[in-house]
Amino acid sequence: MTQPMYRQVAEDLRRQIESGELPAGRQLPSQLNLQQRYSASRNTISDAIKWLTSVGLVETRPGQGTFVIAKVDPFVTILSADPGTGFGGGEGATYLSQVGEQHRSPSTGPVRVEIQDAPAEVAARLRVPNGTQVVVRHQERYIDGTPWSLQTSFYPMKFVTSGDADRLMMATEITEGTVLYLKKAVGLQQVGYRDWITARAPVQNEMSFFGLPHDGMVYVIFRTAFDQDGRPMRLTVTVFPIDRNQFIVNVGDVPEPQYGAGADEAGP
Amino acid sequence: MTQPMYRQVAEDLRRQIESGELPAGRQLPSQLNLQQRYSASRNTISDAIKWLTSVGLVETRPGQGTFVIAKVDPFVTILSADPGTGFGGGEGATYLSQVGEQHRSPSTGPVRVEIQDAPAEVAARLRVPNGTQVVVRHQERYIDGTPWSLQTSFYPMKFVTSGDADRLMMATEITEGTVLYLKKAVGLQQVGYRDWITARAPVQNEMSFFGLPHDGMVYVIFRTAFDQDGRPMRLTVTVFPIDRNQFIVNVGDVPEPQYGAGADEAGP
DNA sequence: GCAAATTTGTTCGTATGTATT
DNA sequence: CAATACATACGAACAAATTTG
Repeated sequence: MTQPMYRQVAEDLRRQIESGELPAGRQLPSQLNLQQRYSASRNTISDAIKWLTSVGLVETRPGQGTFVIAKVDPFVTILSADPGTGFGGGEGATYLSQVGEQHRSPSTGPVRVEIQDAPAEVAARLRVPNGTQVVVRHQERYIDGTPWSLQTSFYPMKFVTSGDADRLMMATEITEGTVLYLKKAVGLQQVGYRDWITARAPVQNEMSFFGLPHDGMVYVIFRTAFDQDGRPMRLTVTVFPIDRNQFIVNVGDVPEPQYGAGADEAGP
Repeated sequence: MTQPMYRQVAEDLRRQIESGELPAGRQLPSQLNLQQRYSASRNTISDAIKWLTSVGLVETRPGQGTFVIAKVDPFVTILSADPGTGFGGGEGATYLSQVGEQHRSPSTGPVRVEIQDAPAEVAARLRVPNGTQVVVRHQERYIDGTPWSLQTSFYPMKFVTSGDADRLMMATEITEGTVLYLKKAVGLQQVGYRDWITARAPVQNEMSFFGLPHDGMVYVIFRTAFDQDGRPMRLTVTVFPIDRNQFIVNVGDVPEPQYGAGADEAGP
């Protein structure tokens, strides 16, 4: 069960990284150097480094070298919320206050608004007929300047056409949050939501926005919000890079988390 | 911005897979065959296939060939629960009934019990001093015969030494669930829990148990359960392969999901 | 059970291209 | 522009796993 040479080299480098011999951010010796040190061809060294890249331990920059990855401090989003308010983690106003609690500085890109025929998956989750028109609101979100999430919300078009929720279609932020706005504008109250947590490989635009390698992964969270009649009133799809995000769900009576201090709040 | 050859080959194969020309389960032409078809060296073909493997589209079996991956029907775990009962998704009895609802057939491996000094991370989450002894209960879980999750629960040792919860230390299943058992045995009531959702690369034993490739990923969910005094009474760490698991969190008033039928229950 | 054929995995040498300093 | 460092590509050879005859 002798390992191939490239794996042996990779495991040796891995050991050095995990033991701290090669600290985060440190540049690895060049491939030419490693070639001599391990008495292997440069191709084999390159394979070893490819393997380390695929497990997320190092990052190579053409023309510069290979560097040990510095793990970013993960950002934690609370998905559950006080059912009374109907607000949830990662939404509008809540997003900003949560980020503030963790001593991070949030910012958002401009809102992009489109009118579309609902794709099959969106229509199914909103429980509207296939091809129904929906208002789509996109937004990019950053924390401490780092791209953090891509959010897309879908609202049935009838809120705009048959009601007074005109601001849904304007490409400006709704600072009080769309949950509150829809309640005031058309009397729709969000009484609950379901989050569906999945993960997959990123698509092209996600890779470039988040700066992910082709073998990175993203969480995709589908939040279906329900109104007082138990009907879906909104679908929000948020994409988070897996390497810098974690989630919390509180159920029942749970003591208050204390960010950065509480004993059970330490990241894994 | 012309792509390298191995990527062009990979993209062409990807197109064939995504268009259905190469359906799930179908064997790709052999590397020798593709080498001629694309007029490239076998090394380059091999690189293209490595890339497709890393994005999870194909799987190669040495000596046999390369096959288009058949996506498994994901299993969905509900993390939130009725706060009144204190039960949550994926726990003991609840796990079995949830799986039943999805027309899947669950099974579990034998329980393994150990007494350990709590590792730093466990001690922090249980809010006990470092090195405190804990009872550790491991279990492997399957659905339809496929390895589905690895669960490890940590209980403070004092439940056994100062109370009457002897069955915690026996390597047999506690069929009514440990939540109920602890309530009856030592009067500890679980009033809530916090789930901390993270993801990472699998370690060796996870890779072999789940049959994951080296660049696969797993969810790791840390569930800290709290008693009536707001103190942690249990930490359960569950590892799920990302490719066959999804999670749901319900908050507030949410209509009942109807597995396999409801419109908003369609997987992404 | 064994041998041959098929298929993927690993490794080397070598050459050339591209990005960065 | 030159030097350095990684990326891609080819050809060749042998190894390992599996199926087939």
